[in-house]
Amino acid sequence: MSVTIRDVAHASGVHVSTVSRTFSAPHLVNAETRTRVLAVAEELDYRPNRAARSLKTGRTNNIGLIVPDLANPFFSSLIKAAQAAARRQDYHLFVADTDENPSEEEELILAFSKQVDGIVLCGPRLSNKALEKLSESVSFVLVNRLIRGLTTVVMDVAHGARVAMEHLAGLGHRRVALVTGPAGSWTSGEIRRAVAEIPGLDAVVIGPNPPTEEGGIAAAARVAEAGVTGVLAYNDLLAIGIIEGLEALGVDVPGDVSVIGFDDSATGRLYRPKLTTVAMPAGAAGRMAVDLLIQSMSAATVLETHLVVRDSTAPPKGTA
Amino acid sequence: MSVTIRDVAHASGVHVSTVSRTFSAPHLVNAETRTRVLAVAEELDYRPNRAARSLKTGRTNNIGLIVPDLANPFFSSLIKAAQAAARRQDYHLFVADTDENPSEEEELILAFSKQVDGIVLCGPRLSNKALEKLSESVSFVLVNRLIRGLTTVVMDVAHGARVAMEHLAGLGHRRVALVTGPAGSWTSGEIRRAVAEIPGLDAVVIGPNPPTEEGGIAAAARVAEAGVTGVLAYNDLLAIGIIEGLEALGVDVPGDVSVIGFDDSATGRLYRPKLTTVAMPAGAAGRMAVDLLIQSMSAATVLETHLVVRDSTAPPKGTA
DNA sequence: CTGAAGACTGCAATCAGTTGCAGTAAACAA
DNA sequence: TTGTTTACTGCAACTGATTGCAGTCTTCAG
Repeated sequence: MSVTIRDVAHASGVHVSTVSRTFSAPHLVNAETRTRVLAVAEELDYRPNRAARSLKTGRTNNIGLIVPDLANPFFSSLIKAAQAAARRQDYHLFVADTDENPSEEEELILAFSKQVDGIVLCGPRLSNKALEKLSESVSFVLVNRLIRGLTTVVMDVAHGARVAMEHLAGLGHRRVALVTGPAGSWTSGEIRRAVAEIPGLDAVVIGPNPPTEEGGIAAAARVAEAGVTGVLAYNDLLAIGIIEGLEALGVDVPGDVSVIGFDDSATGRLYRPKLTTVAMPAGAAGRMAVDLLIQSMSAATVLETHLVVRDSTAPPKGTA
Repeated sequence: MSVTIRDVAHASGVHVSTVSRTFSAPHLVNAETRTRVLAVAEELDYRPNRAARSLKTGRTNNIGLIVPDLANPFFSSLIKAAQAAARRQDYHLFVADTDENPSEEEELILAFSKQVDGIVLCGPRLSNKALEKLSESVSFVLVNRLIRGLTTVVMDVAHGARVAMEHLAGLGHRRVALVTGPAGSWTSGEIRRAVAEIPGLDAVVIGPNPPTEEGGIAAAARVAEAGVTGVLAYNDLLAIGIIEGLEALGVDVPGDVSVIGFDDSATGRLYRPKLTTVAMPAGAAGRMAVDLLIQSMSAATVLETHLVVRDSTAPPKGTA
């Protein structure tokens, strides 16, 4: 039905191996022959069958990308950049989300493993041990999770958290809440650790929470009860949910309580009050992860974060 | 290196064809043999090589999904649902975005075509002719584009546009702007056509526009000049951009001008003022498209839309 | 007791490319 | 003139699974 290498070989009077070589190792075939074969291939509209190729070579030119939540705008930007990077190098990108579920994550890795050259794992929730085990059968790049010996791209969230806290302290806040993300999240742990080390700031930890708007709304009551004037949330969605929930309780943001998010997503940038947030280089991370995978380099890359101050933070009341 | 059907066959004392059948046609093999083979396969951690399978069968169990913009939240929900639907049936999903570029769209279709069993094309910008041509070599499901003879899932945007306009009319608005989307967009055309048929409402068309926040900001000036009290925008992002732009010009929403979007995205739902918008069933569309593709049914499916009234619309000034 | 049907199972060709090896011809060196 | 190198090109085995066909063994009817 579809045109194969054999059809092209026949139509151009050469052996199949020559046709194969004009595509996969052009320098090995005579220039004249090559142009003839290419012309015939073009005319017959020949396209190599990737299944056959990868059967023989063991390489697929496919990459898998697994994220906790496809609908989270942070991951959308990451995916967009990753896809563009993959495409530039003639790779195709599978995507899947785990719904924050570690066992689904493992399932997906196993399902992908025979069909890709590598997997970009974003914010994996599996244990170190499980990941190390799995990395024996398929190559990984981890995004926002640091494990010795595995290739990683991480964002410096600890730095971001410190700067965010300094911003709050600078405004005069003394007692703040840290609203953490999902239990298995490495970044959430990093932020928590970084905040714990900051002197002179009284930080209460509220979490774990699902990293969604709903999670934020649910956490708002506990924030209100905690007697804090500032909040650092695990991500923008959670921050927005907290603001929604707080305002429903009659607490004004930033009048009564200041709120800072993480991500610098479009949703947060457009929200009112415009969200003060720690910018995370999602696109750069997606691009780098794919490039590292394709070059099959192993490296630990750290990407910088920075604070974007907008309208959801202000001095605490009575500081006038 | 990796364990094949042959290893399993050898270890369980049967021929490879029997192992093959225990996986792809279990009813053809003796129950006892089957359990033994499955046990051995499990123990050796055997996983079928999809490349080999698809080489022989011609089916890949992969689906391609092409959207204009991966970062647009409307498509994020669609992708999430599509991925879940695919996964339920042991299919994997490739994604790619065209950046609103028709020629890139064609490139992607061609690149995918040898590697998938079908492609879900969301809001394609290619011409009918080009799409019909391409549909000869790979099967499609079109989302939000109606072409005779091709399988489609469309949302009833015309109905949504009418209801939105009635809402504005009901509030007392008489002169409104229709801010359209990209030039090649079928839905944008549908909305425009539907609005043109509404009697007693003076509608000026502003467009085409890139369907992004930036596009909306850019269009805001023309909206302000048009002397309208109401706006219907092609999507939520555009609507939000318009509001941003309008407010920068000192025009209050909804005080001076009411704005309605399309999509009911999270971004719009969370925005302040909370966006009045036409809800589009993105998830349902993604799910249906994938299901239609896998069942390889051809059908034209219409999904309902409805208006969600929030805070970005109000009576025009002077109606008190 | 024979024949036929049914239930498995094995054999081997096949899918569409890739690649190590060998063969050929021309170019070049001695 | 002969030997050697270089540049292609062809041959055929190989990748891992699928599947039509044929063979074996029971089982059961007549």
